[in-house]
Amino acid sequence: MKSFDTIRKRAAERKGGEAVLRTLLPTAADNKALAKLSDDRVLSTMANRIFSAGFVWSVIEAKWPGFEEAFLGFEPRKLLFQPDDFWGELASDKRIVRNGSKIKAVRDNAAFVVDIAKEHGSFGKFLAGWPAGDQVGLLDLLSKRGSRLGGATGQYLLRWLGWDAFIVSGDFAAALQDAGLEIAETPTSKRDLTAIQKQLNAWHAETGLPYVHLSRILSMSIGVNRSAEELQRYMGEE
DNA sequence: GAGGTCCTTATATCGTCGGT
DNA sequence: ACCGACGATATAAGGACCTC
Repeated sequence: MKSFDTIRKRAAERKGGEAVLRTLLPTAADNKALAKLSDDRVLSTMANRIFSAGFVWSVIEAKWPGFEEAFLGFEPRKLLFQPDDFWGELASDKRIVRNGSKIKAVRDNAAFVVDIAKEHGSFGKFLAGWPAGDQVGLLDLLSKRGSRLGGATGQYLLRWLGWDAFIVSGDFAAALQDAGLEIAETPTSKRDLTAIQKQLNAWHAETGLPYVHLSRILSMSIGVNRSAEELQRYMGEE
């Protein structure tokens, strides 16, 4: 298994040096800010990621103010008070993308957010308290208790919310393979995800870097050499 | 070894936009 | 007016692994 230092050096070389590399790293996660996140912003981000999944992201982005209006600012408790008619009408509401199963996922996730908030004070507090070394366990919970929050959507969600998340992109997986980890080209199996988590935990201990940085450096060390603008897209920052 | 559960893999699907 | 691209999930079907 390669040391992380080797991988970082290769990433820096590709990007034009260590100084440039530093400017390309996402802002490190801040658990204090995360703990203050309100439940409506969490649900909004969930909905944003769910509706973006499978669509050109710019379409969702352009319509987003309409989504906020139609879904009452994503205030979960307010949404849960709405009768079936409210949800039925959304199915033909032109302010949003009229995808029945995704609309239903928002309703289900409103209940999910409220449940977690009951258990932990707020969804943000719950996330802030979950150990960064067990993202796989957190993703599993999101997938099982939430709706349509498995796989890559779950990873993006965590990153967008400001949790210290890695994202298993193609380049990320390729870099791990290159480093000697035996995983699939597009790793989704429990076995592969567990192996990835274990390796990242080791590198985290070795370097002291947050997982967002480990993740980004791995992706930048291999594959297409993307521009800063392209990388911005995976920051979860508009 | 039957029956069940968990995991993996393949396939269908969703709405909008831009191009024929 | 219709088709393909977009990205990831749900679902079904097939396999592997347990449990009794």
